[in-house]
Amino acid sequence: MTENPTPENQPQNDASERMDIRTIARLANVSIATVSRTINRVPTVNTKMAKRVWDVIEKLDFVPNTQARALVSGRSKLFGLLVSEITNPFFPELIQGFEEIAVENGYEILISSTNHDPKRMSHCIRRMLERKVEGVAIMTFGIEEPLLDQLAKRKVPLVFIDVGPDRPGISVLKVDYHHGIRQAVQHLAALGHRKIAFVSGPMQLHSAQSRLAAYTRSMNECGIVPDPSWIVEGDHTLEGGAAAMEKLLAQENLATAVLCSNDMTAIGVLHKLYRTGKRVPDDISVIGFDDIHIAEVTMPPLTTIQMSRFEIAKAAFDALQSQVESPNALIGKREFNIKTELIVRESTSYPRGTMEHLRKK
Amino acid sequence: MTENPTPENQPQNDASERMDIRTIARLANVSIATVSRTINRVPTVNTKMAKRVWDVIEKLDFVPNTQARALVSGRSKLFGLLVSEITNPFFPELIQGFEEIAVENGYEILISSTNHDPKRMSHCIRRMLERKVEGVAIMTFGIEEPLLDQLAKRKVPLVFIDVGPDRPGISVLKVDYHHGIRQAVQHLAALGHRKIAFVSGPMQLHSAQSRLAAYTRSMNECGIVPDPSWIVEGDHTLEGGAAAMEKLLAQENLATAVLCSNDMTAIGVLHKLYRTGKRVPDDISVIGFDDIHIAEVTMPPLTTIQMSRFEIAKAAFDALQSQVESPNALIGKREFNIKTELIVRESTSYPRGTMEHLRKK
DNA sequence: GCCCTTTGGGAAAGCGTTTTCGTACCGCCA
DNA sequence: TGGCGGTACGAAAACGCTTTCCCAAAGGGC
Repeated sequence: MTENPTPENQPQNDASERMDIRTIARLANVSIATVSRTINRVPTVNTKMAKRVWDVIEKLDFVPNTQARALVSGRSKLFGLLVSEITNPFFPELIQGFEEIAVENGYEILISSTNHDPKRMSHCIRRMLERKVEGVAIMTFGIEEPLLDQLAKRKVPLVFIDVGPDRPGISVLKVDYHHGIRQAVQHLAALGHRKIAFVSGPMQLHSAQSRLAAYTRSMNECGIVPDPSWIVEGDHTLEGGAAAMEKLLAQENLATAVLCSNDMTAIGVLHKLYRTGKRVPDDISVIGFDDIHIAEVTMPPLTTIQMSRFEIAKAAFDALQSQVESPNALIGKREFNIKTELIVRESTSYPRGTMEHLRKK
Repeated sequence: MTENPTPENQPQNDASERMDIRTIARLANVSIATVSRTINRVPTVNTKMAKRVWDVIEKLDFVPNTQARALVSGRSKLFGLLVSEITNPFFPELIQGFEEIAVENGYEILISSTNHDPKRMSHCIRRMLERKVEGVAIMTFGIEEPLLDQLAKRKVPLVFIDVGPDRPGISVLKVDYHHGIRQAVQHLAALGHRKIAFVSGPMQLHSAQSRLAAYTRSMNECGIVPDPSWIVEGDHTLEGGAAAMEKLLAQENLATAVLCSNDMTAIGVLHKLYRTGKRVPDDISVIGFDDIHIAEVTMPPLTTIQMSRFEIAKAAFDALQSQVESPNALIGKREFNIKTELIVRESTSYPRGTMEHLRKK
């Protein structure tokens, strides 16, 4: 009887040992079922009991194991969030909104940045599937068909921004590009511009095509036939914007304004213009798309088309949540429509040489 | 005998039903242990058997359940990553690096942005604990003591950037602020500046204090006694930078150069200067800190002090991984030292009115 | 006072894996 | 041929929790 390490006569738990609801149950002198019920706030447990349980939980600083919980309940309370490029400020702003809403609703999120690499995207999705996400929001402006099929097969609720197939279990957030872009073109036209260039995103992306289409349509609505040389492909990056502007500058029929597919592109354009000694908006007007935070402090502050990150995040989350939590697919079938709106700052003005331009001086 | 839904006589599995290694085992005519071993590439399994198992797995497109795996193995393969503000471009760049390394090593990461709110931070940590993260990288430039104790108690490996207690199980990435800041001050002094202002971060942050100390020390090394009015507190945001510059502009003893605690601040400063008609670097020189991507395309491009995000991400991950994977704490005790380095661009020049300034013209 | 209903709580069966332990089988040497 | 070591596989016990099922006790109506 020198040493007797049987668990029975060892009430002195020094915060060591492993901690689970069984331990709590023992210390509170209740069954593990009661502990579980208490933690999950099942109303049938007696207040007295509940207090006893909570006291022990707090004293031991017990944290339940989500994995075990997920395993048995079949609910991981995890959503995946896939973005194109986390270093593009548009996405962190979106992520922030999504995370906030998710946490409020008891979900955790797994974030991955695909960097436009389909293989990488495929890996991300695979990893998310392994973690048993209950749904994934794909905010990547482009996805390949086979991947999509693979996902659809698993019946994981999905939400896409802008593009995606119209199947049950899949929601698509439609973005009304045309509204904002028409406003931008009209704004430019009202200032007297006719030669309005467009720097697109990577053309394999559906969103890039939509934005280009909106530009073309808006130009036509203003009675302008765009010169093909005004349309140049960018890649949504700073560098791509600068390169695009360089091409534009080499054209004979030089545009007096340039509309960009996103703000990073616009900032690249602004920079190239600065480098070549052109003044914005005096020599040339520039409009961006997204309205990322730093667009307010470019020089000059950027006129841009806003697309609310928070609205997108909210819609995406709602779509996912309703698919997960309501068995009847009807509720999940809501149409989500994201609006876009022109924000006029100081990168747009009258084209050089027009009367308005002279009058302004 | 009209309907007989007993599971026994239903060998026709149509990809419906639930899928687990048991199903795989049945279909491949092996035990579940063998399936598990095959998936985990345990070398003792016969090639023949392995192929049989893999064939079934591929045919059914089976994905193992990480939660169950984690539950029994005790390894969640999850790290937490806590950042101050995901909308500050410094962090997405860091996150990207961290994610990449983590994924390469079979880990997943849970990202949270605290937005400088201690309560929020506490919640984030709690959630991470519930998910049973194996370690957390705290890149928040500031943490409260009680929280830290709570964490330390759980024996979750931790890595801090810049500041944190020196305890076993906790690594701290030391940043050599002084090197870069001294270079910056010397660069300015060599150009002829003496009145060098400093816009700090929020002073409750240890990192802000360190940077300020490095500034003061560097000034002294250059034989300059900083005027207290040159030192103003910012908050690491665009708006904070602009506000700080406004204060600076109101001083009698106007500085000819301003050194900022991060790039967002510097961009705010640049913008305020632009708004008040001052020219950079002709009227005043500006230096940032971080070298975020857009610092290359500000107008003018920002001279700044680089702190490698990738290096930080790598060091943080390594610290965590070695703590988790090597039982002997010695390996985890490595010192991590992050270097800083001045990058000279175009936001710095001779102070107005000096001979060099005139000569340049 | 008896029976039926309601309420609160316990026992135990999983959830999908890993892993330990045990066993069957094969080949080798004596 | 008998014994032995080693290898490849299977059975079953966890992992920490939820949830169903069931039972005991209390309450209420006649």
